[in-house]
Amino acid sequence: MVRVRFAPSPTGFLHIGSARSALFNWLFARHEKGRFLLRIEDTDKVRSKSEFLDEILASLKWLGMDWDEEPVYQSKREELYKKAAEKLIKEGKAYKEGDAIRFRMPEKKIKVNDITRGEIKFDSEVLKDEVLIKSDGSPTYNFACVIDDADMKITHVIRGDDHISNTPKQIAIYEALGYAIPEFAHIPLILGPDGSRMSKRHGATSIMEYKKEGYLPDALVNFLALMGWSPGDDREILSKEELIKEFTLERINKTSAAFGIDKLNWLNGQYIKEKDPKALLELLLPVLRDKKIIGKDFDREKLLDLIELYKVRMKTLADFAEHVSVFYSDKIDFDEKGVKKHLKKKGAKKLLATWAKRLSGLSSFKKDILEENCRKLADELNVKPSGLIHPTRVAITGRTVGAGLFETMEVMGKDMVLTRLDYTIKNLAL
RNA sequence: GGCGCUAUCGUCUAGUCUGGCCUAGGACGUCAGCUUCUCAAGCUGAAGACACGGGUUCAAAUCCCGUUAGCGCUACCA
Repeated sequence: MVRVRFAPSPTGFLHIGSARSALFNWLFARHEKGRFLLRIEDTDKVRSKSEFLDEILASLKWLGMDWDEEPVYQSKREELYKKAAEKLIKEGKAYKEGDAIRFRMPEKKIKVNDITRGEIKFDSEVLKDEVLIKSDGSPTYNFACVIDDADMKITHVIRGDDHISNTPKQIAIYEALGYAIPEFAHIPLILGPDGSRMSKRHGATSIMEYKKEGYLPDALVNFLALMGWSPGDDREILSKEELIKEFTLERINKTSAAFGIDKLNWLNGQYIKEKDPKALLELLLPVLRDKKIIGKDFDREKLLDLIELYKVRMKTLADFAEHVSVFYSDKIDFDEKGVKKHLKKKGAKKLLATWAKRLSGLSSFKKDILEENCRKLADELNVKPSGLIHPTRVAITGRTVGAGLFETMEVMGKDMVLTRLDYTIKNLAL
């Protein structure tokens, strides 16, 4: 049975790159109906922090990557590594150096058979005697990795490209220990938008950061899967189920991919557009509360209407808050250019006053009725409908752009619309 | 420096293993048009790439060699 692992070290948050490594392991395990395991590489006692571990685990859960079996903690298995190292000393394959133990690197060429790259040869002349156990008794990465992968019966090691040079060292250790060597698949790194090494300079790199900014986990997973892998046909939007069905290691790219936010934004918009409004509402509530747009009590139906209006207009959940704040707060940010163009115009005041009067007499504030009345009034006043629509939009939302005016008015409600028109007539229109 | 990996539109990629179906396909982005009360969405269209130089071959994006560029590793970090 296929057994793979994701082995983060809790010395930082889960970022885009390591999340993609985890994803490829997870996808492969689920595709092969194998096991996806977690190993916490916390041998660096100084840099490892439990907050980081919590965040990494929360990130994996959020992305929907579930793991099988209890996570393995390297910090709890020092005895295992020590025993293995001592066995190697006894066999003359390692030696003491102070309190540390060093591996005696055999002098021979080492071949790595990589699934994504084929055969890679290394001259062991360049391979040094690696430290196995550090002076403080903890194992080094390359040693613990081998011991644990063997102990956890890992069949495929799927990890970042940056580990290619570690692989011959690890293979030498496998051989010295007499362990079966797993398959290796090295995946290309994800680069920053400019093609250079991914770094904090490039903005949000931790997964939780993307959650905060309003990206949907499925969109992020879809996007990540497409970095360095493709289904082989023209599909761009793939559900988790489809990804699992199509995922094979053979289709992983050799070339590193630059992280481009544009496509993520597009994908996220696609996922939002397809999302059930009620489900979207649940996702939006925390965002709106966080931004103090709604409190404990809120009108569920109104929110659902707003979602209907703005779901095609948002790329992230955070965008929604921007769009709808004007429906909840009387503090309107008037767009200067819009005011100048549509309100600071001779006749605007009279036009809006007539319109407001007509509206106040309406018994129904449904969008069809509103539109009918608007067009009729425009006709009577001998102006184009747009001549009435644009000033009204600026008057009630402060902006020149947004959802359809009549839908907007209906959701906003008669009182608020009239109050705002009144304010505009008195203070802004000429 | 040494060792290793990689090289297709601005970006993500298909095609490379198994040479001909590739005057290189799709997506994002950009631009234009349609639609329209604006924006968005949607639809239609356009521009846009085989890093360079040598081979091999009837035929090369595809195979080989070199150059260049980028990246990784070169720790008692992981």
